[in-house]
Amino acid sequence: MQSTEMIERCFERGKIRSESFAPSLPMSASFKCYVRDEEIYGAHECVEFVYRVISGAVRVCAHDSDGRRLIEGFYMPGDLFGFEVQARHRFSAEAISECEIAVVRRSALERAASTDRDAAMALWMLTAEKLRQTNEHLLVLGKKRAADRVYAFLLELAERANSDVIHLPMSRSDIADYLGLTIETVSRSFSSFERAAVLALDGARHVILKRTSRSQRLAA
Amino acid sequence: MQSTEMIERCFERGKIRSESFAPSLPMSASFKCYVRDEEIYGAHECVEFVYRVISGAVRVCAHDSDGRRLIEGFYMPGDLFGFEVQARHRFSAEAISECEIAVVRRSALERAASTDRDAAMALWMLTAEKLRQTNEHLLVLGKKRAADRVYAFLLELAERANSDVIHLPMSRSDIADYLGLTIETVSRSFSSFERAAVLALDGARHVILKRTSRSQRLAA
DNA sequence: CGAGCGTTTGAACAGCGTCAAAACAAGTGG
DNA sequence: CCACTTGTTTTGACGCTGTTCAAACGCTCG
Repeated sequence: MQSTEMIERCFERGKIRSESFAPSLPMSASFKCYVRDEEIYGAHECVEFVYRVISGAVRVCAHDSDGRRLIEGFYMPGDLFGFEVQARHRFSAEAISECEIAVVRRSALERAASTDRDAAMALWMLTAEKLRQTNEHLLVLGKKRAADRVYAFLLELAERANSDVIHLPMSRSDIADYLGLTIETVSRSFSSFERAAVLALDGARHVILKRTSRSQRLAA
Repeated sequence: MQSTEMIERCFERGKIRSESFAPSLPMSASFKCYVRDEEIYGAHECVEFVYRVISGAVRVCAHDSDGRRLIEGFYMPGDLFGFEVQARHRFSAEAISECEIAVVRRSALERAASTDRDAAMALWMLTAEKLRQTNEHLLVLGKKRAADRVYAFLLELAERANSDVIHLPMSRSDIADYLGLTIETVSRSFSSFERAAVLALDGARHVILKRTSRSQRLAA
């Protein structure tokens, strides 16, 4: 069954990147700019568009019934977000920094999916890949030690950036809400990593990972 | 667009139940029985089948690199599990109690999806619904207080059972690994809920939720 | 009835959250 | 260019809460 191969290939990167799926999807997009902290869409709003980050970074987050915020994910240039099967968004999306976003009408995608089997398959795989990412996130939140979560987060970013030199577009507060911790704990983890020479900090938003045998133990 | 209505309808229940999707999926299944703690499939094995619980209960779990176990979900009668887009399982599945499972060949589903658009849509929605559930799980793990997680877990079970009288097929250890806690903390949460009259325990595995204004505060 | 596992409970400890203050960075206006 | 402002990050001290280790209890099933 050759579709399996195609699927495998799309998953190699381990990212939701438009390039992997573009061939079968109509990507005639318009472009919008957002300033820092501007809302791109809100929870419970109707799903009208699908978004792709061109420049900048985006966070997608939920607000708990007790007002706590949980960040579902960060989206960097090339990443798709805001795609839902349901009629309404379950999360909201905000610009972390000033950013440029490509916007595609959802109805265009659905129309394509209803006639083109490859397009339908692409949408399905988009959802499946998002599920895979969410499962990874789940594993991270399952870790009991704060330092383990923070380190897992840094590894994730390094893999996505394909580099051990990482720029963090998001604040400590964003990281904390992604990991289920407080800003103080995140900050202390960074500091203790620096003391242990697991990483070097160049300002708060630039990290250089130093992979050593000691780091490997943390990765566990 | 009438497909939207269909999607909405399928999501009403908020569960992955074969009944919601069966119309368009070929569900000619064979049946297998498993004893307590028997492995149904292992992580990294090829995905050959899709499973539906007939009786008993199943847990799907991952093992962290440091040996910690995280339970991804519990599956009760009517629930589907083991469905993946990828070629290999990322989790393993085990019988919590003696159970009967309906088994469908994956290839049969994929063949159906490649010719029948409704079947393809059904598979996609299956994945989307699983993603929705995983996001809920994420919100629970984001909660910082142990009692909040345990209570959220009980609410989830009550909703799935459609009753405030809940039978727990899984052990405290399973619950702990689902919530990222220890068995002692889970047990203590149960005890303190009982003291606070938030619930009544009839043995360790039977819970009667008592919804009061006090409970509402916990639900937050 | 007894054996064995699962559950509950207790006590001590460690880690994270909370509160508070200081250090730092970036932008603004004089 | 510097002083000032504002927001973010770091650090410190403390208390709570969850983990750990250990022991007692209670089901369940031979």
